[in-house]
Amino acid sequence: MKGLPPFAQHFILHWGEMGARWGINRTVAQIQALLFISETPLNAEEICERLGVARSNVSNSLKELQNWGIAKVVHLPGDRRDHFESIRDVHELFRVIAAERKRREIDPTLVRLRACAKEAGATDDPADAYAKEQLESLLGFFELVSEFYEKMNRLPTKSAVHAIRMGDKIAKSIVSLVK
Amino acid sequence: MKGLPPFAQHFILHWGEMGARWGINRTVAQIQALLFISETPLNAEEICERLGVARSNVSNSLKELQNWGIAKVVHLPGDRRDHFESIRDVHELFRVIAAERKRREIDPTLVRLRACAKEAGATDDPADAYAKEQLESLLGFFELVSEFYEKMNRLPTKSAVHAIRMGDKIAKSIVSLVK
DNA sequence: TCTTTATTTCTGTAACGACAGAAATAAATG
DNA sequence: CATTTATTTCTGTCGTTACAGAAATAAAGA
Repeated sequence: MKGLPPFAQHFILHWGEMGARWGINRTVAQIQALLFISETPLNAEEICERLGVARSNVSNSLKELQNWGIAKVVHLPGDRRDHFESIRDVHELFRVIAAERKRREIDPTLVRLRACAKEAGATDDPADAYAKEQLESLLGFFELVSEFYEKMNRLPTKSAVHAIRMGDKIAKSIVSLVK
Repeated sequence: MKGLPPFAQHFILHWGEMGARWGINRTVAQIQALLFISETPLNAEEICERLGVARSNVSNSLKELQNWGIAKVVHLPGDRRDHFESIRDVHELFRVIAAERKRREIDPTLVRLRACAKEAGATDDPADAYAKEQLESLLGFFELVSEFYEKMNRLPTKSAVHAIRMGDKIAKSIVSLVK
């Protein structure tokens, strides 16, 4: 890792580690971290030498980041090489990540659970009643999560942050309403 | 997969798949799914034959589920074998999962980001100003997420569900307040 | 204490993903 | 159109993880 201040190195390394736990390739996460804290867009070669990874690896990882919608190509005047930059706003970044994770993880599960619940509805063997019931509550939960996501996503960032900050007070008032 | 109705098989297989995307071992996820829809606790042998996996695999996976706090051992009268059951309530289940994921993924990142931000604070090279600033907003975001988690977690399930259901209306009123 | 039964740990194998380096392709400039 | 430069795709290697089967350990009952 050349030409990076220590704190940046530590950050990038940790981000790579955490990415791995999130099911995201270490190099992909490192590049994202690097671009995120980089004021100017970087070209592939620069990314290579700063992180000390192979050119091909960078190429594939950048493509992955673009698939996620996290990084994009920009061109600098008088330079024919592709340059890359990350989404710069933190909230926007996690909005995109959340959307993508929902699309990849929640949505397919919702589809499958609905199909399974339908299948389960057809059988009336009392031995399966419990399984059926559990499946349905699971489906209900995923519907709720999905609904929650949609609502939060429609909010402008500022309001969402406020909603979170005031969350406990709001929730408490709901508790008393429900009672 | 023996002795399971088709819908249960489909559910278990899908859950295993999704587990893999979440960084959870496929067998672990399958066992969890099986236990979740099983009315009675199952012993290791039963899990083996229903899922068609090796005994040792089941043993390790069950230990993993216990580490997560998702499954526990129970003993049936007149049977010395260990039997296992999953948390049965969906909301409780995801509360536990959320807590564990926070502990493994958010908390360490928070610690690291704080350390990096402190490190960054020490340097006053203007070349690093942008990186420093980005790091700080990232930290701010993780603080916010953590705070949100704490608040939601303190709510009883019923209130949390209500809060989500009414989320958009609440949010809209906040928006007008903020204006 | 010996035997049976339950459970865990160990060991080897197979499958998969990450990644470097090479080769191939595509784009740009003279 | 040839040459340089940028980028992607291909190929092989290395390391990791999942997992089955075997061996070892532990617990219970005869």
